[in-house]
Amino acid sequence: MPTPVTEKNFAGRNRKSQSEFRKQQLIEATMDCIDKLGISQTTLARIAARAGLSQGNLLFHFQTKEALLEQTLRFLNDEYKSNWQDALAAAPENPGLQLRAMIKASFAARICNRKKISVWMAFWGESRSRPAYMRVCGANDKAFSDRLLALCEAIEVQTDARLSASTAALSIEGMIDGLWQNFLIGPSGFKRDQAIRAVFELVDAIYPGLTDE
Amino acid sequence: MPTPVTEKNFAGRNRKSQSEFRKQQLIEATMDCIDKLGISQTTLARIAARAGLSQGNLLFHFQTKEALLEQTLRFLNDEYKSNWQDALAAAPENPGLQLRAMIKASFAARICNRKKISVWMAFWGESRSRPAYMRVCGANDKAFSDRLLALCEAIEVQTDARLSASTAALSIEGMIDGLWQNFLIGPSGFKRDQAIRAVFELVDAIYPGLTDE
DNA sequence: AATAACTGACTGAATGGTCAATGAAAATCT
DNA sequence: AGATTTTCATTGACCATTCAGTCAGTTATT
Repeated sequence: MPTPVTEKNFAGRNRKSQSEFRKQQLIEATMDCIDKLGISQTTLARIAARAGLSQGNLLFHFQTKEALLEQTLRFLNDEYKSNWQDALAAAPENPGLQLRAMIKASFAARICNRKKISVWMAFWGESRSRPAYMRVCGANDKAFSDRLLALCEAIEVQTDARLSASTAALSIEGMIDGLWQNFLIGPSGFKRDQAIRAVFELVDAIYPGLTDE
Repeated sequence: MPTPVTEKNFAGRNRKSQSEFRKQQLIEATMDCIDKLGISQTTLARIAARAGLSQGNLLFHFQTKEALLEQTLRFLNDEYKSNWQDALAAAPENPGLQLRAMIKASFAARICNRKKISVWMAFWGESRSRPAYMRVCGANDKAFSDRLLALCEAIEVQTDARLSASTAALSIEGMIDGLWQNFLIGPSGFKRDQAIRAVFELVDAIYPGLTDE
């Protein structure tokens, strides 16, 4: 369903914010296409059609197709990053609670839904052969992993742990990713709160005394 | 590096096995292309060039590009499936040892290496928009999960568990997948035996009495 | 008046797929 | 066993379509 370009969209907008609006609109259309057609079938013509704009206009806002795809990935990335970082900033200064905050944030509806995961995985699938993608994806993923590991290490010195921090972090992150994939299959899979509870269960098993503090 | 087509390749081959040889050769070339270029840049011309055959010949053995990609995925799938199923069949009738056998098999060099994982992820990335891929990938993945879950349930009744069988299975499988992704990054990441040991650590934490039996 | 936003027609290259022609192996027939 | 016909494997030229990107010209904003 193409977003109709009505005059309303531009009410009270100057040219700068109008340009931003268009870019966002095109990024949204790109995600729709990737979700429904896959990256290999996502063409400029189709993206433009879905956005309700001409292909020429698309290339006015993004100089090349690659640039558009890269910006789309960057948008996804920023959204993902700010999501867990904000959650972490809002959590109290307690590693156990912060760990839980990160896990909970991972399943926020804004980032953890079928469409977004679908697009995310499409980029991952292409990242090996596109260094630019790899850099964006990889850096983000690493920041998340590092933070998770740091929290596990902090928890380890406070309470007794049944797993080394590195293994704990790997298993928690792996379980999150696995559950994410589950959302791809459809509504028959996990629900968000179910998923969170399941990962919490793992955390409790690794750090038995954590909840009682 | 295209596989040169020398007469030697066909020494002692009849037409049927020659055809099989060609198909395998083309599937191999397809995986090379997907690994190095990504699915979206993988074209018939490039696959044929890498195999050292004409594009016409490629389409003689596989009627369409889609058919070739599907067969490539099917090959990967069969290899993966037989790998863990054979390992399971060779293991003794003990759920704990069988679980370990499955984990160990997951990291076998034949299936767990940078190229194969790269191709595998490329297909996953496209699977949402291609029901045919999804069916192949999904069915395989489900068989593996189901078996893992069944083993966890069997272990649960034998020894005490710190996690429900379903959560245990999810965390183990997730950790395996997460470590797989690690191999994509390159030689700086995990080594195979390191990865196996890490997952075993998780198993020991979930089922503390398992090793002593 | 100047500049930004936008359109639609256009282009050259690339892509998936077809086809007639050719050489080689297999089956069939003397 | 040798000759002949049929089938298979293979090529390279060819085709229609699609693709990303260009451009001259139009409309709206500043």
